[in-house]
Amino acid sequence: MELLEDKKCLAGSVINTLKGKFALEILSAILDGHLHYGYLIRNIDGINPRILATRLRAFEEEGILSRKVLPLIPPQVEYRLTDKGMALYPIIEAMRDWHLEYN
Amino acid sequence: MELLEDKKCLAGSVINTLKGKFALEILSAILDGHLHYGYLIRNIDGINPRILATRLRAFEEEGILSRKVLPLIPPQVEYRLTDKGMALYPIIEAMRDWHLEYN
DNA sequence: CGGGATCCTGCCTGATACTG
DNA sequence: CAGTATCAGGCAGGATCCCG
Repeated sequence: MELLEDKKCLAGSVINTLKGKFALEILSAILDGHLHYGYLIRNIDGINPRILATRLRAFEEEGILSRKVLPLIPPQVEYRLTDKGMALYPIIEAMRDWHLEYN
Repeated sequence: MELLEDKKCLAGSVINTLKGKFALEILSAILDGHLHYGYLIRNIDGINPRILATRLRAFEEEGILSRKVLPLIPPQVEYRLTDKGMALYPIIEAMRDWHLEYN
């Protein structure tokens, strides 16, 4: 059962990262070059500030993305994917392909 | 935002399949050739009958695995992955690789 | 503008007992 | 053996409101 334990825990960390509500929407938007909180809160349908903040903070703590406050008036915050975050892209693509082939 | 909508919903179906508690453990065990309910309930640490049944039923409804009752005494039930279920394997591997590289 | 603090709700889950 | 039924608990998420 070693292989089982192995695969489960390790793959589970990706699932934990992506299973939260709007997690994929947020990451996809940022992947598409929409880096600002304002864009995300206005364009992700049904999201609310608490959830957006929760996801962004979790992503930041996991090293998936970085947060940068721009010294502008009005204030603006920019989120960029790290290499670790970028590396999620092929996984998301693979999941999308699986859905397209089998659903 | 079309690409965003696209990626989100479609990849989301995989996340929904895998995010349930013990989902990865169950699929990994079956991938490793452990097809029987009895094995799963005895070897997956911390699982209980209700959760195992819930996951197995969900997987079956999604076409991830098939259920076969063996006419034995004592009764025995065998779960096998369908092609659709097998196709999850590379995705789980990719998630595992991501974890190994970045965590 | 970009959040944090609160309160409330529902679903997921845990634990057991029971059955064909 | 392979589940189902039932009940209780906890945590994720929805809805506001407020603040630097």
